Amino acid sequence: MTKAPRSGPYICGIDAALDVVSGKWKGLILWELDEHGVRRFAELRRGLPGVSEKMLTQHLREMEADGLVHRQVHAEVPPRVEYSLTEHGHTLNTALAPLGAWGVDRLRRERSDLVEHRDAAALPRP
Amino acid sequence: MTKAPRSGPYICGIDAALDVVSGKWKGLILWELDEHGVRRFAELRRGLPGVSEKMLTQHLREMEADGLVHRQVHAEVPPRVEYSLTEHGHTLNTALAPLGAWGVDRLRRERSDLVEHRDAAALPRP
DNA sequence: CAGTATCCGAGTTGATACTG
DNA sequence: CAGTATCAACTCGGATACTG
Repeated sequence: MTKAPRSGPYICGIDAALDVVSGKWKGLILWELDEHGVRRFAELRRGLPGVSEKMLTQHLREMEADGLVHRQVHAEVPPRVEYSLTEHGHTLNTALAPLGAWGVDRLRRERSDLVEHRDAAALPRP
Repeated sequence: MTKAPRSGPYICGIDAALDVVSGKWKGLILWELDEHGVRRFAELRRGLPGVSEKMLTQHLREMEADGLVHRQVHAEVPPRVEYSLTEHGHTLNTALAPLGAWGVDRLRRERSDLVEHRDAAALPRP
């Protein structure tokens, strides 16, 4: 088994939306796929420094089940699997944009991680 | 102890933002405080059907530490404690609005919980 | 009223090894 | 390459009981 099907009913939309993006790497996966359009398993892995194969697979499966991600398997040797966002995944990403901006502000306020304070420059990745 | 201080650094804003709203009731707490302005402990409890005192306290403490919630203690008998959103909490809520709308759409698509299908009417709580 | 303190089971994440 | 399988930590959330 992979995911807890959520115990009770959703009380509001925020609730229902947070449920599908809660997971250590889901926000990043969404961002990565939105940025590049199509990504192979190994490419995603490289884009998410520190993720384990297990977690990446698990998150991708859940997001596929939630209708956010499309999984295209090419019957070749060596195997090739491509992941991309579905329409819903894309609209979710759009809805996530303001939150991303807020997060960047939060990071700026705390100037902790991400920027090592050497330069007020580049804060990539919305 | 209450919360894992997060292992690694944040990679993007989405990441940093999701970290502060991930928790079973945080989205609802934000919504409740934004809606009513100021709420006492027991009022919040009533507004979040099913929450335990422990989780409510824990989430409120974390959100206070994250600078989202202000906690005002009145030195009275019986004790009175009032919670409200800080400026950051309010902007976060605003940034969360599109996500809430997406969530409502998701619920409509699946017509699962929330609406029992008897009527296409009321879908309260953004 | 507004919490704290404990205990516990379930769920989530991580590390490692193996496969078609 | 793109995964599975397994085991072990670690967290999260819930239940219960008690306090200033």
